[in-house]
Amino acid sequence: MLIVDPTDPTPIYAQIARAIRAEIAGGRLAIGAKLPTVRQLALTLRVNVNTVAKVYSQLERAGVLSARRGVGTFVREPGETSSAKPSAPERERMLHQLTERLLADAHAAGITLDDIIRQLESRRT
Amino acid sequence: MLIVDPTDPTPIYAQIARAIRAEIAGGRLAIGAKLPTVRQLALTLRVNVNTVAKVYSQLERAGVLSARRGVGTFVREPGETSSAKPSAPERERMLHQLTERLLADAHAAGITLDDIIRQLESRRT
Amino acid sequence: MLIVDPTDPTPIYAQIARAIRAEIAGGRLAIGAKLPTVRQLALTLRVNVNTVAKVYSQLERAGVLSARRGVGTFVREPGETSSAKPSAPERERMLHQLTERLLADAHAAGITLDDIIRQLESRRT
Amino acid sequence: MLIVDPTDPTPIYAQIARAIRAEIAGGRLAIGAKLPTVRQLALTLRVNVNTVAKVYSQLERAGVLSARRGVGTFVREPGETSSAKPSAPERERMLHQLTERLLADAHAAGITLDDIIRQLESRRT
DNA sequence: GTGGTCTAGACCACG
DNA sequence: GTGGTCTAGACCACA
Repeated sequence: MLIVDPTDPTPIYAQIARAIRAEIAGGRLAIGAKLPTVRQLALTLRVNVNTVAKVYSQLERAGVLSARRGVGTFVREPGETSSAKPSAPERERMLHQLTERLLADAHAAGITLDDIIRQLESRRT
Repeated sequence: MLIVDPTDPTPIYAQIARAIRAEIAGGRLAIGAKLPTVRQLALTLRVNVNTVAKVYSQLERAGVLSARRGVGTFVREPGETSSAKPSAPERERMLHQLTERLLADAHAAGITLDDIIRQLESRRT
Repeated sequence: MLIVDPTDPTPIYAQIARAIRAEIAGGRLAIGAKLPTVRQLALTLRVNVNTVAKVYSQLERAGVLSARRGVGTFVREPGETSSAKPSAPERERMLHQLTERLLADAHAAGITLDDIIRQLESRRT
Repeated sequence: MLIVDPTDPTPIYAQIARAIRAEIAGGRLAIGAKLPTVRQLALTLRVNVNTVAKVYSQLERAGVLSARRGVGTFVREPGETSSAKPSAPERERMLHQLTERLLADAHAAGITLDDIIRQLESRRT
């Protein structure tokens, strides 16, 4: 499920972080779910342990994950941290901007809105 | 129109290249249209001149742009040199990458999958 | 001015981050000021380059610093980032808690309130 | 009273040890007073039993506590075993460390040096 | 065994 | 030259 694309200029650690956030947003990683261990994920992705550790640590700092030494890393429930979500109008603006960018890039690649919606639906749960 | 997000871990040159390709595919930059000079664009984006120059020469090598000495840089017509449409697996890869980025950024902004799908549905027309 | 205390159980990178924040809070590092380069500071502190890089990168993510490739790292002005400072009553609560902890630890070490205030004054500017 | 901050990069065992020393120095734990059992404290702090056990045995080795088999752990009277008061340079080091931590944490919370000094002045009595 | 820190050293992106 | 990423491998904190 988590994959790294070597042709993507995005740094590996950012790709992994992005993928994890996407899994959470899609509901495939539920709140409280245990992530693979640092070593395990590094092995799976054929990536250095430190790289994965960096991702986990950044996501923890961002309030997305919660790491417990000797136990594992888990998906944190939002609100547990005081990360002050943006306001509703702010979110609306962001949403609009994100879809704008998405549609522009999709169109450039010959991808249709239907393709996207189908893909998003399939990522649910 | 073109914007660069310095907080995005994607390298700046990649962001610019992607944005230009999207502008062209979206028709906002027509075939034959003149692009801003390297210096001009660098100034607008508050980015180093070399960075923009690199993007232009890269896109020229890819057959997307055509630079004419002392005149300027222009959008080349697709066909001969530029590989026609992306292949199906290529499009699949892009689709995956785009939705992943979308979901991740949305998650970071506190936006849910449902919000996104609702927004996209409303754009279907 | 920046020093690392090997007898402190706090990790080195946290000590450095703490020291930088303290310098900023005390006004010795003004907004917009340039910090030593990663390599330079590493040399000064006799610490690995990556350790310093980690600190800078974390503080950048926290909105405290702003790194510009090929240029250097600078103190960012607060508010440039949307890091949503805690509310006034929340800050009041924090302030009270911080001084409580401070006085407890100080008393345990035989340090008086006057010592502390003198030290703080001397850190100003 | 005793609290552990999991977001503090300081190792948990160090946080606990420091807190206990502060309780004693502050008189909230009198000489001869019985400390909670290892299990009890671990439960309260939501920390592993081994971690607390390590702290107790470390403080016992330092002459701060005295464990009596089957009875409990107690605050030892200072003097013979425990090194009397910290030396001047030791206090200087502590003072520096405490103010550094204070300034850094305050900065992170958006509290200024002036706020702190005002608060401390008001406690002078 | 699980996450965290640190070092050493290579190579890349950017100016 | 300046910051950023990645690897490899050692050792520590905690369960």
